[in-house]
Amino acid sequence: MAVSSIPRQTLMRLPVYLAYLRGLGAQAPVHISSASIAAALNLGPVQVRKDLACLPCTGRPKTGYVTAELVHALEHFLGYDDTANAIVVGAGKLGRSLMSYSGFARYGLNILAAFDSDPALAGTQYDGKPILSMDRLVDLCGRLGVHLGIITVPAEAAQPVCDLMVRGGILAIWNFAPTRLTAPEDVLIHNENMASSLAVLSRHLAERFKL
Amino acid sequence: MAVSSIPRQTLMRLPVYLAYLRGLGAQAPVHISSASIAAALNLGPVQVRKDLACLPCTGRPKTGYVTAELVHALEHFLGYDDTANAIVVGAGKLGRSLMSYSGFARYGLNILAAFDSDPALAGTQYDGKPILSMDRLVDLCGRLGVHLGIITVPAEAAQPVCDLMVRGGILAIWNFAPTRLTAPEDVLIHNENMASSLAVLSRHLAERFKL
DNA sequence: TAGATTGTTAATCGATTAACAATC
DNA sequence: TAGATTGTTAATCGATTAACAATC
Repeated sequence: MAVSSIPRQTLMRLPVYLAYLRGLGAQAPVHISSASIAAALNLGPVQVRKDLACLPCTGRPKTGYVTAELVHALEHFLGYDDTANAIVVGAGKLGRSLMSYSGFARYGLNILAAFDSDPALAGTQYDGKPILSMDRLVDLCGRLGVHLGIITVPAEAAQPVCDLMVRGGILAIWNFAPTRLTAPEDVLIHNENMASSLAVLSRHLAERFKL
Repeated sequence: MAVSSIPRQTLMRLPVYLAYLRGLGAQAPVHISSASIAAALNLGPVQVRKDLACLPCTGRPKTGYVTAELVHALEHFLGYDDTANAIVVGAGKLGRSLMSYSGFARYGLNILAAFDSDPALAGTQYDGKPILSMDRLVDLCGRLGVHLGIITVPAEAAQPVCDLMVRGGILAIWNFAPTRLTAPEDVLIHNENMASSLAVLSRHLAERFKL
């Protein structure tokens, strides 16, 4: 259970460190200190060290971390070096934009197929990936051992889709629909709630103009 | 300053309450208790009451909250009853899917136009909205008083876009590019970091299979 | 050795939850 | 009145930050 003790906040910052280190490209120094990472990302150096402490890769006093080691450790820890297959349900605009987002490859994510309840879409392809009819979801996930599902359907349709995914053996759901979903305890639901993000932004604006 | 003392977490839950209440539709009871909202959304009743306490709308012992009042108070508080104009920079797939997401209207968000550095796109339209060349950004934002900017360009291009937005008077930035941006203190940057979300999901799967 | 930087323990901060008095 | 439900004060929990000893 040691693995699961990593705080969610830490987990969410690890890809940020990785993106920063990768972004240094050719100019990346051989060694890098927590202080310099922290400065670049607007974080505290202690926080960076504490976050990185969950990796096998350890830093050395006076020199810092070996940049390349850190990158590899982060990639491995985040599972970027072996690919997880996923399915998308809802082949609307958002669904299709996720299907064709090439950046996911760098994150170890491969979208196998999409599903849509629209009979006009079922049987077609998008960006070389099949769009299938909903009744094939459970079977396909089971057979191919897909454990990650992405929901990009309207709010009303999301819960039935979630239920179907659970039946198909999906264990983690990335939910872009603006509703809370109910699923068994062991199925992780991560809500990508645009409305919540927007609330933070528009409140900031409202405050600015109320002053 | 009382206004700004609302915790971010609370702020992010308010749209969830609203979506739930709206979703009840015709079956919505006249009165609703914190306990029933909490049960539906998998939260604690005390948390719901504390969150709702930031609204002018107050509940009554024994009966709960007047549902309609709550909905209106949330809509007003979140600014859904007057529209904020926004611009999108980066008319790629994600940018276009945001441009044409009709759901934003319900959130009081109106995307006026997109900007793209690709000369082939500049001057065209998408979903009835103009795609303009980057050199018109500062002027347009200034003239129309646009204060909200959405960034959907690749990581490398994001910081220059951010700088341009700041010059144009943008005060809140919704950043979908996988980088951290640097901007003046008074400009709020909200990162919609897909990689962070993905990390939470794939770690959950990794743990499941390590057991 | 002296100085820089790590990793860790203790203190602080903020958010959630529990307890409970107020009230309809 | 008695019972349900609110709003608030105090306790708990978890994450961030400060302090500092270890070490290269």
